[in-house]
Amino acid sequence: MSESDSFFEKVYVVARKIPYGRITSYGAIAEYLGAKKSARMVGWAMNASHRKEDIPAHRVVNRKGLLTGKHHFEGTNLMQQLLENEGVQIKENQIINFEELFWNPNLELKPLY
DNA sequence: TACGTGACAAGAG
DNA sequence: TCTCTTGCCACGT
Repeated sequence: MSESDSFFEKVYVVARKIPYGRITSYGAIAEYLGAKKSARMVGWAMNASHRKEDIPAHRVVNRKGLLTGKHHFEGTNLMQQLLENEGVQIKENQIINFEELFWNPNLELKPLY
């Protein structure tokens, strides 16, 4: 299968595998893809992917658990509401139990190669 | 064709 | 402990 030819596509694949009620970080995805230093690209990928309905971009936050990408969603609290709807507690744009809900693709997913 | 931008992360000072 | 700088790479203008 060649669903993940480009770095972008790989980001999409990983993002789609984020379990319900769980969250991960840009860096974690980047690291899983073997490009830990390219976390910015993950954010850029999200920017392009959030247009796709099958990409749960709201489950991806920065390493501090901050909803830095909320402004890219419609309205001001759509991203927060989506997460709260999944049982994620948020306060001031930050996920409270971030460490508990953190989903690490490096551990949960099998190696890409 | 070339340069600037971007939802980040980590190291160094 | 906090702030600044650098690295990375694809897309848009």
